[in-house]
Amino acid sequence: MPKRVTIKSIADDLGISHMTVSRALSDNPNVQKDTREAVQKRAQELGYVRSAAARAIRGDNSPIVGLLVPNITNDFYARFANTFAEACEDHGLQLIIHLTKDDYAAENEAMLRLREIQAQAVVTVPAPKTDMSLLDAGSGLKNIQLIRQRTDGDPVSSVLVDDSEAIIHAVQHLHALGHRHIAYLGAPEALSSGRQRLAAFQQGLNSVHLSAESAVTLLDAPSQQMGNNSAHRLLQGSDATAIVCGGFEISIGALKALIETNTLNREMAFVGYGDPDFYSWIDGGITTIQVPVDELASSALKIITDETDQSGIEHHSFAAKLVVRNSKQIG
Amino acid sequence: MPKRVTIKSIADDLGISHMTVSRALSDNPNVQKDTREAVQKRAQELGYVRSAAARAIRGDNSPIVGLLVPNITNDFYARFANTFAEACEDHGLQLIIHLTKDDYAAENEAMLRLREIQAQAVVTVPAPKTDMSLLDAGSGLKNIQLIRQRTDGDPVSSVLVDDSEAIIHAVQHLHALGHRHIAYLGAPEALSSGRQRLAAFQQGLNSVHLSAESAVTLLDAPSQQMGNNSAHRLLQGSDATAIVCGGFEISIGALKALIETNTLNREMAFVGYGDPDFYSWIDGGITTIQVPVDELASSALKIITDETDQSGIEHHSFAAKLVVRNSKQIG
DNA sequence: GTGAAAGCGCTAACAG
DNA sequence: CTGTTAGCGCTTTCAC
Repeated sequence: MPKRVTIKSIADDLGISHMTVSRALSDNPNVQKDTREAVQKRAQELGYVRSAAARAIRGDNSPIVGLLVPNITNDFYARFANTFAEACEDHGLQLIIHLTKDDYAAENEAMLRLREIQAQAVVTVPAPKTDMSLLDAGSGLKNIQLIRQRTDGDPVSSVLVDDSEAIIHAVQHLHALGHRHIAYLGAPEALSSGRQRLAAFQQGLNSVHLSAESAVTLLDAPSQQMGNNSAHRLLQGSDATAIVCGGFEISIGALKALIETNTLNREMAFVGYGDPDFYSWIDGGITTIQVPVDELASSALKIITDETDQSGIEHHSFAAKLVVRNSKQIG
Repeated sequence: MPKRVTIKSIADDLGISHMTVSRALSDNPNVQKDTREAVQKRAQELGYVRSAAARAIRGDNSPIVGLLVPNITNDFYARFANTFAEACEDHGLQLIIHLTKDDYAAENEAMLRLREIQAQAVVTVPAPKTDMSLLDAGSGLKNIQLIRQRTDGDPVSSVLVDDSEAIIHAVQHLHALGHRHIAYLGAPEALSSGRQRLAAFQQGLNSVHLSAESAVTLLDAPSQQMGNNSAHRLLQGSDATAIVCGGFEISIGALKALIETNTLNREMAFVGYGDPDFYSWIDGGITTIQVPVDELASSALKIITDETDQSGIEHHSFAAKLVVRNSKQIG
């Protein structure tokens, strides 16, 4: 194996001091023009690549940021990751993605690895069930929580989604179309987001004077399977004529059920959650609660690149919005 | 800012040598049990994190692998990235994702950054239009080309898809259903994959004794837009009754056009390319050319973790397969 | 202008 | 069992 090309090896090659090489390569003016150019040329030829490690060890912080998400097949995470990655490229940041599978141990492990390589910042979707988080203590690692917020441990910055208004609008929208028995599919109240969304749903019902009894709420660990099962159950034994979804996966699963049974917007009106491309071209367009992915991504990056010291903890929240599309059936 | 906790600072704190700390932390048996435990405890308390840079600088190679893809919203890339990332996690590898937007300059830049941090390997979807690639010269960086293959520069490993058979099958399938005027949407012949797929399509026509004149082939830079436009054109002025797609984006765009115009499997039979989840539950299921994403990902990782020296160049190819689903209309 | 020395955090190779 | 030394590649500081 051809040994590494270093400033020293270049210096030897050229019969000069490694310092001159260093200066030449960093365009330091204190080098004779000829020397500088000779060095740069030779470095190029030899395939020199400066060592990030050697620079990092001296404190020159490496431009690495981490992204910890459960997975990247979920449309929301994929979109976020994509936008965020683009933004990182633009700022010359290297993005390391770790998949946590919503597992706390995996999350911690990933966080540790990021600290080892002196990452500048990390954007995390914190795993739901969690006891503590000691990791962020006094490290240079700027921590930014995405979507979910873990309240234990040191306070950290957060970028959140506020979907309450959108959910309320969804209910009002369905009510306006004549629906009187509206179902809600969402996460259990144990999850903070689940609790909030359910509350918004109920607030929506209130706002149009529908009783809680008129509605059906199915709550369970959010997954496509859950959404699918729930939708099927509603189709079979309930008087619900419309569904509001309180989660990405749930929405996909429920939509799938309606499409497969050809009941979408026939027996069952539907308001999805999230906005995969194909929502807009299925059945004339699926009405949905749209999460502002791009804003979340650029907000997260802004926090990272913010010059305010690492001590500056910021909180940002972006409103989801109801996007009304085609074919919301009446009653 | 609290200065970094190092083995030396721990050593000072404990009044021992930094080597003892080093040994204790790496579970070296040559340390008194008491000492070891005391050190580990103190390190924990102080929030010690070992420096990857310091290790990297000594040659202990850092477990980082890169993935260079145009984007991550494309279903194929997203799936690949996800599977690949999972595999990386399993092997304790850190995955750095760079988005190249199919831009050669961006690709080179990303490659450079990976070399700077002494990444072990990189999986790349090479940008199409490209002159040269000098970067991989004698660096410890194992290079693996994904899907596309760039022939210039040093030879590198590759993980490719062979979709010829599947495309031929697609034509035969449509022919068996009675279609006599089949359209093909694909990339221009300038791209190697475009050329190959088109050839396969024509071979398919041959195999069922359809003349080249009976078919329509629309070739252009692959994009959703292109697929969409092409499909619309076919619907308006052609005698084609079926479409075969030769690309992911094209497939999405064309499918969108058919769904929006409600002509899918009515006026126009359809064979897509790639297999996003929703293909299987739209209109009873979209028949499609399925690319074995997971196999590609694990194959790529296998090459990386392969113990055969970095000199070992491997080439792997995986067959795409035609997945016949519902509702392929006859004539 | 150029070079020599020191040191970042860590571990292999020697002393003790 | 423990400590000392040296050196990885680089830049900052101080000579010449």
